[in-house]
Amino acid sequence: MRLATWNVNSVTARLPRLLDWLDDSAPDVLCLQEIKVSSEAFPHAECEARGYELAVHGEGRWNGVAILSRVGLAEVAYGFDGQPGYAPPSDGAMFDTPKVEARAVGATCGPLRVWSLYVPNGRTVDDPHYAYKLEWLARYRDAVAAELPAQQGFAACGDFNVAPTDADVWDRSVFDGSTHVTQPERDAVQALVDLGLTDLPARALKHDTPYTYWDYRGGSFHKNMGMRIDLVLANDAATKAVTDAYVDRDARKGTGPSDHAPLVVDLDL
DNA sequence: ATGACCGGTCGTACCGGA
Repeated sequence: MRLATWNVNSVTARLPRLLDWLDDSAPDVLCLQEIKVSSEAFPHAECEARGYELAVHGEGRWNGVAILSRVGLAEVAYGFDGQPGYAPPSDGAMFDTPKVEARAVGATCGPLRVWSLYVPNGRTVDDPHYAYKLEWLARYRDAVAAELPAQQGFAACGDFNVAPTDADVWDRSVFDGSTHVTQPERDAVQALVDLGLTDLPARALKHDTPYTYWDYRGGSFHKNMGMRIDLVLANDAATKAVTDAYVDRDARKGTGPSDHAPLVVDLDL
């Protein structure tokens, strides 16, 4: 089974490249993030024509996640139990009514319980979005703790917006005072790992740095100024079945790429 | 090639992205 996760930064803008990538890479299960369309506006027909069943959790202009599977799709969960919402501060009030955003979708795909996750960015450490990010990760950890014992294979996939170690950014000093590298964020990911999950190591197709994201600006990709923030966290059953894992840098090249590359994991389940 | 962002929106300027 080929499992992959890819933040496509708008499924609409990325559609030709997404379809080419499906044809070329032939994932059995693909987790998408930042689809940036409503569930209705997702390109269902084009994906179904390639043999995929879809679990789409979109909300419109921001966020949005999906799972495409050609090995079965059951027990779809749109969001997780206890998933916190977010509302930006407004005049005269700390928060409006929080809105639960389309950042998590789960499905059982054949032998594997799969989650496609788009963890909140956090923006800056003094922004309410940062507290939201930490709360979101803590509540997701609780949701995983509740369902994990009942699963055979399990994989939490997606854009975690956290670089787990200093080696996961091209220059740690650039990130002083920034989100994505703070200890609370790393602790929140570690708390997931501590449930018995493995942050699957990937080989890159070039360089020794399996980064998954490069900023569009400043020629970051060509300078390999990247970050490893897209992860697959797998339980022991899935981890033991891994035969290969790589970052498909080719998908970041050329005209009109996402700023993220897919992380691909082959499993013999 | 020695320089380099992109997507969405009804504010075609600005926010969000990381």
